[in-house]
Amino acid sequence: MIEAHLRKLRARDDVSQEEERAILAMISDVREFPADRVVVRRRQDLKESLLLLDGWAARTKDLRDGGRQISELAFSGDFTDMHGFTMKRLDHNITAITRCRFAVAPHDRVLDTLTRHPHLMRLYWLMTNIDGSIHREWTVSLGRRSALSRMAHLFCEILERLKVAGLTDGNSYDFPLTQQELGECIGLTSVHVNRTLQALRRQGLIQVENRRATILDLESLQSVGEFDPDYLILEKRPR
Amino acid sequence: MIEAHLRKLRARDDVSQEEERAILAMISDVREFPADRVVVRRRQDLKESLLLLDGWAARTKDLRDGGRQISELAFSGDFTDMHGFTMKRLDHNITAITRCRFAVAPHDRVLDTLTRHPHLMRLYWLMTNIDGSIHREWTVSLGRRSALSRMAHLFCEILERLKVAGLTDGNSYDFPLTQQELGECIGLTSVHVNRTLQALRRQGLIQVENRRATILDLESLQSVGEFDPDYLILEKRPR
DNA sequence: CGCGGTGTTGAGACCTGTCAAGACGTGTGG
DNA sequence: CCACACGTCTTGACAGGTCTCAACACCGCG
Repeated sequence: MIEAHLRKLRARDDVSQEEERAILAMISDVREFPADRVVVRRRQDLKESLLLLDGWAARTKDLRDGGRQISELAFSGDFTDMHGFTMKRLDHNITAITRCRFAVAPHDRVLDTLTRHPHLMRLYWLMTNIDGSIHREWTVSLGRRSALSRMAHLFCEILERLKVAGLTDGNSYDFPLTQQELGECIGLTSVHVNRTLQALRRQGLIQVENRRATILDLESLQSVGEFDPDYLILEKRPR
Repeated sequence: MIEAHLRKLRARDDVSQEEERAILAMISDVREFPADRVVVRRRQDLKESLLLLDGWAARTKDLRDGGRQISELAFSGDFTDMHGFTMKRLDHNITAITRCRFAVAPHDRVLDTLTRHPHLMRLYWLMTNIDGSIHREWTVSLGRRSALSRMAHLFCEILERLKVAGLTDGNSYDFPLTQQELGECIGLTSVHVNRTLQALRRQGLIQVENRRATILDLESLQSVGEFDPDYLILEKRPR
């Protein structure tokens, strides 16, 4: 049930059998949400954190003019709002992109478990820091890169992150985002997403059809996106 | 010496006298850097974290084309690379904007102190989560807001953050960024920064001269920037 | 079969970038 | 004390990337 989650943790540090049991024991429940549903609403008081078991979710913020910005994507195995454990309220919504299943971890159990296992506390702290790292990379994309480069970068990031969770098939993966949602990630309108996608396709870098993405020329795609997986902290070390 | 730092912590939760002593005891040393110097270099192995005592610093990333993006500003009282405690290497540089003084906290001491004080560990975890929250807000700015709105938002954020640290004089504060650096924060060229700054000035919202910023009409500035301080988590609660 | 969401295409507008030149100001060396 | 150099700020003209608006195609689903 939480294999993908454990793979992500173990890509960064060892997790003992006892710690694994402790993690599992934090979970009280499993909850399901349909696509496009707000899972956790901004400002709402939190008493639990959610571990995404299945599907894609996103951190979203709505704007005055009706627009929306996605600040990070979440996949199976991601603790989507572990930061809510310390913040007690989120600054953004968590929205289900596809149908999603979440494991529920009540904060009293999290507190108890992490206090008794300081190493796990540091590991989860690390995982939220990696979210920060991803945010910084998106900042660079949005601030300084062209539409083509931003899009290439995002497809590289998704590939790398899904690989760690064991959710890729070679250089190909399920890709449920609409062009509208893709635009909400990289700060473009859906019209321009469509044209930029065609440009990547025309250059033989990537193909997206039937809700599936296939990277045809990874090296060139990484070069266009100026992608360096460094920021994903894929290195096993004592934390 | 670390008053500004304690003010920031205490804006979010109580910090006991004993915890305060423990924080102070983490510091081994004070180090100084001239303006424009890289303080911590990306990928460098870290054995300590730095608490900014004095000056402005920034998280920066360099790009292939020679450009640079700033992903967050740091002021007196900010632990600029507490996330390095779990990451062991940073994904970005920390650059001194002005001359800076840092308190040094070796990681072995941090580990020892935070293990003995789980509440402090959660508090510092919270502080890095707030950095993440700020990143997300910048993502929204860069992805969806106009140049004018982004700039207005940034000036509001700086005011709010400096207020918490006790570094403002009414709605006015020292502002050492060049227009070039300001552009590196909000994804604009220095030429366009200059014109946008003039637009804010012309509308009577803000004045920037002699390395000092004065907000003339805070309410309008917040409205133009669509600013809501919510994301700074300025709420005292048990964490 | 019709409908709503999604994807595609074209034309024109607009915001921001690029390039270039000059003004201003401050620190340094003669 | 002056001359100069360098970084920063300012302004103008023009280019170009992305947005807006609009229309239509496609498709899965009720």
